[in-house]
Amino acid sequence: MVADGPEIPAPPWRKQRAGRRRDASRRPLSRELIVDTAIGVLDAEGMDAITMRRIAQELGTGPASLYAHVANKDELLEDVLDRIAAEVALPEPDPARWQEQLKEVAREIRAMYRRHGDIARASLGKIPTSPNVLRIAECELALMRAGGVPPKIAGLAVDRFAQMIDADCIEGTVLAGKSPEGQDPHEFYAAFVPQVRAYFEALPAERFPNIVAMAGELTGGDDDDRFEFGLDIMVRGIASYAEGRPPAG
Amino acid sequence: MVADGPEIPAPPWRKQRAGRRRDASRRPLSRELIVDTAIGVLDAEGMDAITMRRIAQELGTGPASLYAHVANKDELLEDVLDRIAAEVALPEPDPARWQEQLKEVAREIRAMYRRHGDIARASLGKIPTSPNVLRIAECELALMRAGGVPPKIAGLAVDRFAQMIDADCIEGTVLAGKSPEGQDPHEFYAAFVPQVRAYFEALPAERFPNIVAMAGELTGGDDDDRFEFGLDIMVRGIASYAEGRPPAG
DNA sequence: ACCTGAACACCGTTCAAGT
DNA sequence: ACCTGAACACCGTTCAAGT
Repeated sequence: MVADGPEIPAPPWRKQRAGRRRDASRRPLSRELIVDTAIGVLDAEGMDAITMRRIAQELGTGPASLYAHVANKDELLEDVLDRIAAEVALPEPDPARWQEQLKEVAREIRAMYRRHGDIARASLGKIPTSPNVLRIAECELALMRAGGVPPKIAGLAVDRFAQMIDADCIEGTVLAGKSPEGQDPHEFYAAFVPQVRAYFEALPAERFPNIVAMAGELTGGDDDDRFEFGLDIMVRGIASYAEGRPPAG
Repeated sequence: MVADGPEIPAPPWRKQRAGRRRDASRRPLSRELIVDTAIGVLDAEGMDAITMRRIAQELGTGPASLYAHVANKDELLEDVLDRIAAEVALPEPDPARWQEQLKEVAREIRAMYRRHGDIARASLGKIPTSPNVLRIAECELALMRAGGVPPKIAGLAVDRFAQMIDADCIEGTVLAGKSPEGQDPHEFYAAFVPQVRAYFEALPAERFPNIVAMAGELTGGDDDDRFEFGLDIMVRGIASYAEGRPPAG
């Protein structure tokens, strides 16, 4: 803390350097602080609001200053991902419940992504190398090994599993991102689905017999239902390779 | 065709309007032509090169001119997706082979995306409503219904299926996008994987026993292997719900 | 060593004005 | 009706210069 008396205005002829001189009482710039700020912006306004310029502004400086601490935006996003990955609670493996436990982990990750804007977009396709993300992969591998899933299958499955969760969370934000300014995305979505259903039902039945007949099923579930279904068929598929147990049914 | 003699230069004092007057001999602007041009740019340089400005430039005009024919960039991308979706060859359903046929369709879609840059990014999360995309969904539904998959399951599966293919294709381009200027992305990737493997192997074994032990499996398959595996467990999961047949094994 | 202003080379979209 | 120039409000990143 610095003792600060009432501020004396700078002489007006000493032109003001755009007024964005960093307040000396603030924490000095650091990678930590930049990541903190990015997460703050992310939580409040979503991933599109994470720009180098915006974060710099939040810190009372210009975008160029950030580059002394992070190589580029990609690296910053990686740090953000690692930091929030630490929030994911992981179970102690119980071989009898490995399939349910695997689903629990997936739900935890999804909930974490949902708390933090749409940052999943920055995860898809990245090879995990940061500690907190690896910690999650380690747990998934342990669960599958406990369940008798062969190493080769488990190795592939952990990749596909992460991809599925990323994709689901991205998908969840695409439509939300289209909802008009200020309107609740959930409401917007709820109002949109019946229109899609009506559209499917009105399609020419000769060309699209199944879509017309199954318009209800195609537009039925909400996003949680779809996620659970995807999780379910994936875990069933993985379980069908587990040694010494019948395929889940 | 217009008869065109040798061009007479405009008087230099009649200042040149930036020299980008549209050549009158070209096809007039239209939604068709804009989509054509976008696909050309996409195929040659990838999705990041699809910008309103770039397409306009390709057509010898300014970006504002495009807005007379497409509402915005999103709508343009939707048109691009519909156009290329027409390239996907679809099988006649054979109930005995429905699982393999479903996989074939997935492979066709993936091959189509790979021919066209990384446009899959524009598909993830979008509800399909355009005819050529619906045509694919219709076929998938027909295959699953032929295989005895209950309507509710098939309705959810068609959504998850598309999501998985989109995600796989996006993933495939993320790493490629990181390969340094000019270098072959495939080579770059091939050189990168052993480094990741070495990194996994060098991790502290107390904290990451499974990652260390399975470093080989985790970095083993190429992108085709991973895609086929994801397809396999997904179809197995779907098949486990088919009526009147045992889960695939 | 750390930070900064200014610039570079871009974006999507709007809008008044032209033909 | 169709097209355009110019502008608006942005991007990520670099670099010479300051402290």
